[in-house]
Amino acid sequence: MRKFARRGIVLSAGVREESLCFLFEGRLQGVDFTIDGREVGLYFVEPGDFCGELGLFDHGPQPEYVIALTGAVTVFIPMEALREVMMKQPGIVRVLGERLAARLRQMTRQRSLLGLPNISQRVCCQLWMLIPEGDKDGRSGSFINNPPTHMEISIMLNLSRETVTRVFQNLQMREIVKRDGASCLLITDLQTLRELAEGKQEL
Amino acid sequence: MRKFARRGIVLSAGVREESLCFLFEGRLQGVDFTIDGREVGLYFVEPGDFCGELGLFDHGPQPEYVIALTGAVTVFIPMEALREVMMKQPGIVRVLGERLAARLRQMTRQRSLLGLPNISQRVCCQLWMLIPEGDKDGRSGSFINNPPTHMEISIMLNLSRETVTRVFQNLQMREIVKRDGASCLLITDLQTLRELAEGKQEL
DNA sequence: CGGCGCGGGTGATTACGGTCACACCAGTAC
DNA sequence: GTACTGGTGTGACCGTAATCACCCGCGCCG
Repeated sequence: MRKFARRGIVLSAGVREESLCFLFEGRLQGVDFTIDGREVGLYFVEPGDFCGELGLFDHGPQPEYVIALTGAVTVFIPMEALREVMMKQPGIVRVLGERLAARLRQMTRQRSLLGLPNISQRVCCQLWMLIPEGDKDGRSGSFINNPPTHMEISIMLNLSRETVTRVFQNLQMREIVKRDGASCLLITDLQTLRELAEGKQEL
Repeated sequence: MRKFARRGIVLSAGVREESLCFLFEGRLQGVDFTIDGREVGLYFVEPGDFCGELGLFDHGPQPEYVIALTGAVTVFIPMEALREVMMKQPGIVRVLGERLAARLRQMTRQRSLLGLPNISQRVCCQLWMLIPEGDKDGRSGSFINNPPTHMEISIMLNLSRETVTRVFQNLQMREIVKRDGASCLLITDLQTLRELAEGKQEL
């Protein structure tokens, strides 16, 4: 069990991590860097998920950094032990395989996002993906706890921080979202957000 | 065993493909579509690789289309049979796991590419990744057989077709690459291409 | 043969997002 | 109190890649 402060480095790229990181609380972000040093956001990790599992399968080094976006509580599980269990318990292999598959699907979706020519739509889609699954079809609003900063969103979407800020300004003016202190983002108009994400409405 | 013509649809998104596609000859491309119908290129599949293996792990539908960029020779392996073998032969699981991991690494690299602000560098990187592994450190030139069209490259890189064309014009003027008929692209100056890809030189 | 479609090549125009330069505010450290 | 930092808000400016509108050449097919 290990705790991380905001901005803490959970996994480092390039090193052969010999354990898998299971997230209990908080939010993590997988980030890579371009050749010229720009940050690139790859995925978010939510509680209940884990990361750093690639080495389990191919014994390769961790390909990207994983950083704590908020304070985070994790459990590190040594790979060696896990590999042994994998041999004996086919159920474990299945779970890990599903996990890997899920990550691939997630990255595919994220990649599609980048194809959107409309910037606001991109931001709204990303926002939509951050909303708890259970709230999405609800009538009432929802909220995102400890939301990513504009910067963190911008690197996910290949945008500049300022552009993300401007989109958020729009969303707040139209009372679709609302800040509740620094650590919570209220989604007041789920319906409209969805339509913006789907391109049925323009911002 | 199945053959596909250029532009043939190898795997369809959304359906539960009950087999895995192993590529012998040709080149395939994974493509997705944005909400507003734009094509997005996800990855290339080269001979010796396979695709459509996600369902093996999570029983979910095929997430993206796979299209033949050239005439292609493939072998389809039914998943049910494979699943049975997986149970008995742990070696198979390992190979498939490694494959999945490799795909994830590939998509991560590709995503980083999109972060590059310099357009020519992006194209050069992509070109570099298409060069046969063995040729990369060689002194002499190399070549890419049946190279992707400008269009196909552009959707991989979030660029317009015209922009890709203009970069290629530059590369040809500087005699870094050269067309050899419609079906082969000669790389005459590997060294420079590499430096362009790494950002050590400007185009 | 003509017609057609695809892949490639090219110029003019323009909208749009990046960049830079600020200012503001809430923490928090001392 | 002051100083400092990180996250956000905002305007001005500018470069660049998308878009549109063409053209060309080639292979294919009836």
